[in-house]
Amino acid sequence: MTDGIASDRQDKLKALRAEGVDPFPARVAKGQPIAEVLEGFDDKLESTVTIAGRLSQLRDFGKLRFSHLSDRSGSLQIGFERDALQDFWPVRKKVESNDLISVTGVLGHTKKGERTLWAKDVTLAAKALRPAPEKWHGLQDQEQRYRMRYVDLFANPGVRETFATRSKIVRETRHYFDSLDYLEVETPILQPLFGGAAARPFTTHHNALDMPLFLRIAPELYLKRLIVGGMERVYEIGRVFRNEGISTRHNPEFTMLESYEAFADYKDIMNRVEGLFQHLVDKVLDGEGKVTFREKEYDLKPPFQKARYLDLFAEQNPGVDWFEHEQVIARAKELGLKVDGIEPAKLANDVFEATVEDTLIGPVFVHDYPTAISPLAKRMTDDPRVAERFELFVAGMELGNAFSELNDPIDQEQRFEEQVVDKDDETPGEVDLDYVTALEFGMPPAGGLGIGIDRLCMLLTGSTSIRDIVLFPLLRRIDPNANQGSEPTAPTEQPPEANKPK
RNA sequence: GCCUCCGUAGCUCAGCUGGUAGAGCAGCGGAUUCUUAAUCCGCGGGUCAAAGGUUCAAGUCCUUUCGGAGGUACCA
Repeated sequence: MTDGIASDRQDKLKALRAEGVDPFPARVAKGQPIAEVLEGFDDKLESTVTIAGRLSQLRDFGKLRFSHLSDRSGSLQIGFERDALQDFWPVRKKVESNDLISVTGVLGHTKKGERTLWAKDVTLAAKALRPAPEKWHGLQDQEQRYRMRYVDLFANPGVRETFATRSKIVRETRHYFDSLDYLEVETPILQPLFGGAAARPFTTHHNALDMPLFLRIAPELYLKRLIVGGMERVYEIGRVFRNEGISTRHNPEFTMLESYEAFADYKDIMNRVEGLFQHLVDKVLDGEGKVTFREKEYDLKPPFQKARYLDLFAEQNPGVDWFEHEQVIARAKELGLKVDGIEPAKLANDVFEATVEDTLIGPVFVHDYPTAISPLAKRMTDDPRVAERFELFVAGMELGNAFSELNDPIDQEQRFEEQVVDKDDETPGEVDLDYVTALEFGMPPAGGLGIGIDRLCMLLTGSTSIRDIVLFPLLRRIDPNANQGSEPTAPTEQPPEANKPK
């Protein structure tokens, strides 16, 4: 297992070289996509075409052998006949399953009627030194699938399709916002202060400026600076980084969509979200809004249900007032939640999450959140304890978060300062005063939205784990020095202190 | 972080209350001009994740470590 390179394949490689065959030529005839060849196949019989791709298992009959060749678009059977392949025939056994080849041949059928490219000329495009996984079961081992996604992609049917769907979701999301005259922008990933969400950041350091930097946990505060600047409608789809736990719904780096629209409020943004879902249902799900996720069916076709946060809280916690700390504490204890050292608002929200979130089958907009847990959202005029904010839930999973953006710089600075006062690992050590300055120049009333693209893709592809829609999910590094010594060995290098929040 | 489960051939897996390592596929040699999970005959392939322990004897039991999965916690 140390190696994995099959010696018989290396022998074949050497033998090919000895016979003057380049096992890794710079280029071969690539021909046309297989799907194109298959289209109107019967009208093209006897014509000569070239295709290129990966060879699957060979079925050998002495003077005749069959195999399928696959490319990104499809697969087609290749027929290798001794009498048609003078040059290739003698080296045929050194070209085997998993190798990449280019084949020129004549289209036809077998006696059994299978569409077949009868090979006239075969060129090795790249020798595979490792064998393919088991032909019937493919690669089953989850760890190997994630560590060696390159194998998973070609060996397991459906994986490429899932990622093609992901690509389409992102593309159609862009189309949707583009069609509304939004500008796609790019804001800093390396940030001197982090904000726009509550999460522990990854930290790094810039050498030339001798300055600590954070990988962004959200692009929010930069995007809203653009609204101040008059860009009025902007969105960004990009990676954000949160130094938190890993689960079926969490990867340390994930893709977030954020959009901001001047002169819109959270109700307008609700309409945008429904518009986006309608667009995705039409373009990605072919108009069929029903998806199956974790064995349950959901209808993603808008309109979606709506429910007030405090109403939901009251339903599940009768007699408990969200704003009455003593009542919340009693309820939290009843639920077995951690109570000590937890902020009142945070605790009340913990109770909400413990009692309500699982009931949110959805899709449902939960709206009008307490201001205390919404530091960037505008207060409601009739009740300042509540903010104009909603979250979209599907399958108990938070998919999106939106609000009427707080544009009062004085209120904003106060709320930032409250965060800094109860400073923990998840809040910056200082207020982003430049953001407050930006607001002081005047930000139009605006509606903003954040959507977790990965979770959206999970839902639309029916993937139970975020790792199934992230091409290369983060896994622990395999330490080549581990397990070597007779006693447990400490890692030779300690992780940099900078990554440990103090 | 905690709990549960998993790690045996390149891959997919079996291996009972402890008795000395198995199958299929892949590979190698042979037969085969119609297969498509081809078939038939023969062959090779293992640090049972690692280290330590109990035992006459460990893939199997115990401890620790490494890696993974699921759950849980953290993630306003």
